[in-house]
Amino acid sequence: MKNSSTKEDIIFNADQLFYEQGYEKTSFADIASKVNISKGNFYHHFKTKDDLLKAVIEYRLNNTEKMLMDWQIKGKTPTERIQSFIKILIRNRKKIKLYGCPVGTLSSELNKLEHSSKKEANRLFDLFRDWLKVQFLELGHQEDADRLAMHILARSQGVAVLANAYQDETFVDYEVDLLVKWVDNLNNLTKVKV
Amino acid sequence: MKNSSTKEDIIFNADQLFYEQGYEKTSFADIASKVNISKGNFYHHFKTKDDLLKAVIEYRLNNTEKMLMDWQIKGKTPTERIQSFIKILIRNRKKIKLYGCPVGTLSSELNKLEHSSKKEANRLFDLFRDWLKVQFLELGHQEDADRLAMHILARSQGVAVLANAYQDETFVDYEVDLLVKWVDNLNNLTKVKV
DNA sequence: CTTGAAATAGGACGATCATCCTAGTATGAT
DNA sequence: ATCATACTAGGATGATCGTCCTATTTCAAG
Repeated sequence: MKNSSTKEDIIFNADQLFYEQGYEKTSFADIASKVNISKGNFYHHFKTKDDLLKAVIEYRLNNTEKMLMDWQIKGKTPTERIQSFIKILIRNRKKIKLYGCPVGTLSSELNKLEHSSKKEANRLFDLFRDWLKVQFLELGHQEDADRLAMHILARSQGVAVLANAYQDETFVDYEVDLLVKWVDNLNNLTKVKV
Repeated sequence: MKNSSTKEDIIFNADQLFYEQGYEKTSFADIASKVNISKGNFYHHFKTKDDLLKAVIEYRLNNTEKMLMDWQIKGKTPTERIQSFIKILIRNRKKIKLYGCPVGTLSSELNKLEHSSKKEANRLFDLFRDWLKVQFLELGHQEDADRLAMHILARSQGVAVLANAYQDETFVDYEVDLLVKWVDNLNNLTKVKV
């Protein structure tokens, strides 16, 4: 076990291709040519294509966890942290325009395929959902925390779908503004109540 | 040209299968077995699979236009009509839970495939967008009409994506309530302003 | 230096798929 | 009744794909 970077290379490139082309459309030949390895080399690292998908999902889960922890540290208030989430839409604007949301599109595809890794892929949604829920709990929304988390998730997914469909980036900016205002308003209402 | 129902049967069943399984995953064998015709019979009615897709999209466009005209007639006020739109989420709850939104998921898939019929599929979005825009114009939102239409579209798409991911129907009800209130609020604000 | 396991390469295999081809059947117009 | 055309059937074809198999190379441990 000397050069483990081949396996990592495969995962890294498969991650990109799955996002850009979708899981099913991406063939082993596609990945092999991008990683510059032989097709046969694949099956030394991954038994099946499903195995590779699982590894890619795990890779995404790890990256997402790191990102959420980063936001948790850098954001001073729950409101600031929630806005970190909302603003991925801005930061990833161009990729979202081209390929949609990586979480949402993978979930949709695996659902139509009735793929066995559907549940694993949904854990990506769970990470965001649970993290957002924590923020809303801290803001004092005991009962509504999960619903508010789902609301923000849904709004973000909708923006991604339409930005992708219409290849429109400015639309993203406008909707992000609305979402930020929604969060601010929610926060102000809470302060008044308390 | 006696029995044109075969062609219609193909379109009808392909429409369903494309929705349930996605375009690419649906094979001619799938459709043939569902329509109960031979594989060879296909190519008498449709030259290629892409041709069939175009026919299915046109079929959906026609159905959508009829539905919108129906809403236009039955809804007495623009607000009522907008609510007709929002409530498809409720009416198609179970299918959305299982397969997502037929418009959004097709758009996403064709985008990843870089399929030539991508634009035609997006005309489905346009139908809703333009129709909603008209309603908002009638409500007096001259400048914001298109943005408001896009906002509602995005919210609906987001609900569909998450309802599908989490196989959750009650979530749909909750978000539809929010959307209906949003429209009511928008209407009240307008009345106050005028 | 030897050796055994890991890594890599590339061809073979079987399944699936969209598409094409050929042949038979039904039917409507003349 | 004839004939051209529409319709239907089902096998052939070539490409692609995931997977498997075998052979070769690399390399670290003894």
